Amino acid sequence: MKGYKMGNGQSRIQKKNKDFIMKAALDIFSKYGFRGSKLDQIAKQSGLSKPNLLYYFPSKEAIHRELLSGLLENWLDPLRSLNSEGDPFEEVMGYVRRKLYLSKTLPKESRLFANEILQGAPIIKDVLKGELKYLVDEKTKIIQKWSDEGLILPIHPYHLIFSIWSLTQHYADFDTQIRAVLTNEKPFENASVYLETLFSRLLKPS
Amino acid sequence: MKGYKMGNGQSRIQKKNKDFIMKAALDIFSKYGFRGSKLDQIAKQSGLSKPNLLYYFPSKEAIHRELLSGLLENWLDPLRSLNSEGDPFEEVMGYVRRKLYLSKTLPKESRLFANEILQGAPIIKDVLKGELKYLVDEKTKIIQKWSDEGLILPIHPYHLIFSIWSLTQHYADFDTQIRAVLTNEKPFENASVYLETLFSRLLKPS
DNA sequence: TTTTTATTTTACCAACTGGTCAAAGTAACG
DNA sequence: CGTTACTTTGACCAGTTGGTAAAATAAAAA
Repeated sequence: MKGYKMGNGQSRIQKKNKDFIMKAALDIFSKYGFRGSKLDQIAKQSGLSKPNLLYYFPSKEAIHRELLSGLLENWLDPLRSLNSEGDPFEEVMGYVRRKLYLSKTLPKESRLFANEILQGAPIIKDVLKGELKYLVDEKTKIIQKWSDEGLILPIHPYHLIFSIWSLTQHYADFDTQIRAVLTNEKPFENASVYLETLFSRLLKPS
Repeated sequence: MKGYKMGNGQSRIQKKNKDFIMKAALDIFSKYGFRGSKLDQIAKQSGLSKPNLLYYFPSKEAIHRELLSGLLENWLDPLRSLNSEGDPFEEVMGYVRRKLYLSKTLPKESRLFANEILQGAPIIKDVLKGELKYLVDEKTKIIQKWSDEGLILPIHPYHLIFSIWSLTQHYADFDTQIRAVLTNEKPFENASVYLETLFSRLLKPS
């Protein structure tokens, strides 16, 4: 007999409600940051009562932590798959595309991350100094090699990474500003074309 | 007799304390956003008592508003001085330099702005859709003309502006992340060189 | 010096906040 | 059906929050 629990030990209703909560929490936290977000608001938006929220999660902080840690895997992955064996420009451009895709499909997650960084990364500082730094150190070496071998134009590899982060995330994080200026256009469509051009001119040997 | 009032109708002590408050408020608001910032915290950091704060400003919101409106002039100015009569590349690059200089010298202001945008720009949305949009519309026309005439490489002028915003502000807004990765380097020094290269390759006809 | 004006503090509020608890309600199983 | 395990609610609480009022203090003017 399976009982009413699912494989991971959660009932159907538990999974559904936890999902509601996480979705509402993402909405709120990504806008107002941790301290600016109120449990009442998250409760209301998720359609549950506040004590009911706290039946599923032990605290406000726990919800926030779970959101952030769920994010981090998604966030590091696109860089991980930059492959030293592939075509240099295509590898970098692939990273750009994956990153832009994330900003397009998960803009709230991007803003949640931005909020965390703006506050000085109190929760994920370890990951930044550890996993992220390690990953960036590794991948910049590859880029440096490509650059040295003339497979791409000479470039500061760390700042290349930063510019990829900045250019892609900007479309999610500053969405409000972009839409205030661009009233007709679809930002992400043209961003895709624009970034293709930008990185092509920046990296492709002529 | 001058009396103890200064030219602008504020006493010396009033000016000094308002300055303390604004400085402390900038510290706090730029980190935690409006809702995440507490008056007690601002009071403590400025060395005044909370009721004393509210003697100088009518409310928390008033402090925040004054900070933001003080910012906006600074923020729009660098784009204003992009001159259609000058050398195209140098004009754009001048804008990049001024913007990067702002991020370097006023990183907290940059983060305050970022926080406001992340929250959907509740306070400055009008300015974004009005003054900013007007200014961008105007300047992109100039860039488009340069592009059409072959004075710079063909480019999407709006996204060029966005990329300038994103690349320069990133060094202020994501400072924490950058310093977690770059432990030895001075980010802004190299950013300056890097952006020179980037925009040179992006815009200069070969 | 006295009077007037400006500044600061103390004590206080009502509303809100994150969180608890026990009781009531609802599913699922035997 | 009854029993058991899970879920939801309402009442509540202690600490915090933005803000007020009046008294006390300090500075300037007369």
